[in-house]
Amino acid sequence: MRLTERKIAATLRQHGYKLTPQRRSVIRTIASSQDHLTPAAIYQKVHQDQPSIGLVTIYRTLDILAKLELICELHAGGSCHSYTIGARGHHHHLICSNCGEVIDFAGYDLTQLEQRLSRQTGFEIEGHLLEFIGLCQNCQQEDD
Amino acid sequence: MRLTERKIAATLRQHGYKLTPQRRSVIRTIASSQDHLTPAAIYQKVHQDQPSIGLVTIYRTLDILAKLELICELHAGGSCHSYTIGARGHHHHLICSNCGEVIDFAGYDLTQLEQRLSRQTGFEIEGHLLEFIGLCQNCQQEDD
DNA sequence: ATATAAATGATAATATTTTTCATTTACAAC
DNA sequence: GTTGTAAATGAAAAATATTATCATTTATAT
Ligand SMILES: [Mn+2]
Ligand SMILES: [Mn+2]
Ligand SMILES: [Zn+2]
Ligand SMILES: [Zn+2]
Repeated sequence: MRLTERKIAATLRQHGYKLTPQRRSVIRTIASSQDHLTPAAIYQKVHQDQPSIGLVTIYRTLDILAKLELICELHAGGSCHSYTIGARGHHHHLICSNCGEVIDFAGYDLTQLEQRLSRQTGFEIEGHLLEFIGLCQNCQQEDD
Repeated sequence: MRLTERKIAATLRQHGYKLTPQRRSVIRTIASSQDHLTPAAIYQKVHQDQPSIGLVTIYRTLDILAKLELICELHAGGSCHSYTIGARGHHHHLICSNCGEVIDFAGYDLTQLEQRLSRQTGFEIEGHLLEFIGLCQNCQQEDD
């Protein structure tokens, strides 16, 4: 269930953040949108409500909200520019958060889930993104 | 199985792209790395081999390689700046590639797969990213 | 060897994100 | 309500990242 404006405001304050009109407006904008929004898009919308707001404040607010997990960051097919070598056939990736090592793995099938989602939502599903993040063995040892 | 330099070169030519020393070097760099690399990182490495190469050529080559699916683009925890409202509990996202609508869904458990991967690779898994991309009902109709 | 379209690199333009710092403001304490 | 204070804001600049333009070079087919 999606978080409400109220809940988000409360959590912010619980963590010692001040509840400014700018932050309220950013929260309201995101909470009332069905889409995912970039900082620039949020700025545009918030600007109507708070004409004097600066784009920096958007960035700063988003950082806080994301850190507290009050908003979700999406990849959404957008282009991250980090690449690894391709492989034959469909596969997914396991990535070390410390050294960046990438392991390909295959044999995990998401078509059942895809069908369930398609049935439940009416979406025509085009693809998916599945990545795991963790620490490789080397990097675990270094942590000692 | 990871694609080889040879295979990639062949595919490029099959698609009518010329096989320049610059492109060879970019391919070799990516193919011989265990990590995922940004354009800047690739540039640094390739530059040692091809001191006169420009960063633009890296970008252009990556675009081609990605389009032909000879390399994989990773999100890798990197920060895409597109956000949607948070939700209670762990969940994943289904996103319309046309209008950006985001649907949350829960109840799909990846811990079994996580455990399998952990056992097989020795990784200590910290998290994952699962997103589906598709067309929502509205956007399907507009396509007619 | 030659012709030619494709690719490259220098440069500039654009877009995105972060830093810095003086001013303003939310909020707690009185 | 007033006041004090640390936190937040916005303007501006700086730093990064990406894309566009165009004259020159080059891979490849002939
Ligand atoms: Mn891969
Ligand atoms: Mn969500
Ligand atoms: Zn590692
Ligand atoms: Zn849609």
